[in-house]
Amino acid sequence: MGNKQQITERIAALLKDSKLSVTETRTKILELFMKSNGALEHSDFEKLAGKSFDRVTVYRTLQTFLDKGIIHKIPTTDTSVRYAVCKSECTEHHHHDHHVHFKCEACGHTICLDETNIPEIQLPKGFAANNVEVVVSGVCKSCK
Amino acid sequence: MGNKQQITERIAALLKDSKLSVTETRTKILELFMKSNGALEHSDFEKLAGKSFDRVTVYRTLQTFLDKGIIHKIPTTDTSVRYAVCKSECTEHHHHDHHVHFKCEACGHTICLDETNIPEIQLPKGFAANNVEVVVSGVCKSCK
DNA sequence: TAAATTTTGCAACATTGTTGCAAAATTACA
DNA sequence: TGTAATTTTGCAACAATGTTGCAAAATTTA
Ligand SMILES: [Zn+2]
Ligand SMILES: [Zn+2]
Ligand SMILES: [Zn+2]
Ligand SMILES: [Zn+2]
Repeated sequence: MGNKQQITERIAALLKDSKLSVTETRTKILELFMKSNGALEHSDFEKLAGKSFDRVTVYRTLQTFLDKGIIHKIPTTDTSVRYAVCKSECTEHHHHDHHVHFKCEACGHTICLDETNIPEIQLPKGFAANNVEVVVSGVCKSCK
Repeated sequence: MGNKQQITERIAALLKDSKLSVTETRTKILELFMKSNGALEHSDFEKLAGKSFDRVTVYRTLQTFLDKGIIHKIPTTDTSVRYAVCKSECTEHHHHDHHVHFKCEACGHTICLDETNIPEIQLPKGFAANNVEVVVSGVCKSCK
């Protein structure tokens, strides 16, 4: 796990690798991602952090993290957008997000199944695939 | 294809089958779905219909159609929710929407690939799947 | 440390989604 | 067909979510 100090240092290194200034907001938001062990949405940040962030800053921070390949979005059928941290192999220009996402209908959490690969999809003639998103819903390990 | 009159009759029958009143708004919205041959989002209805609908009515109509199994939602990574008409086998209590969705990065359209089946996903131990959503993005037949 | 650059917070605004309620339309039935 | 019961619609008012410009604050550069 590592103590608070070590986590803060790891986050600072991650930000510097992406050529981003190391700020309090960015550090806190990344801490929340690491603690949560799952996907987060905008409202989570306001709740979790005790309204210490400005809403605008959260929007801009998440957009920056997306641009830099630090986090990725997870598709949903509701209005809320969900985000999760990418694995270390991801960079601004190359993503390794070919994993399945799982949404638990019991606890409501969405997680990345990093070990579960996306299968090949046989599309009709004339269609060219660039990216495949898979979201499975059901009951998770903890809620079973 | 069938002429305007026939389409209106088919829509009326569809609504009656679902035990819904046949109203002008519902008929127009279903016409838009049939014409569009793809997924639509809220803003499309206001544009397409020349602002003849009240926004609230559109929200309520789409929710009703969802409840009755006339349309289904398609997951996205942006805020907009997309809807498409279900095939005839779908009912209020049983859906046959196990098909892949395709979003074209060129023309922006999202369509149902009714003939493309969802593959089995091998989940980690302890996870139970209930529903699997697949959204492929790339270049469609028309844009190729 | 001082200057240059980047990030943040605020205000103001735009868009999207929700609720209650009375008027209008549709349906059920004599 | 005409009338009553039921359902749907439109409006107003509101809540939630997302965006932009700009000056102050923080971070980085050197
Ligand atoms: Zn769960
Ligand atoms: Zn993920
Ligand atoms: Zn296309
Ligand atoms: Zn579909």
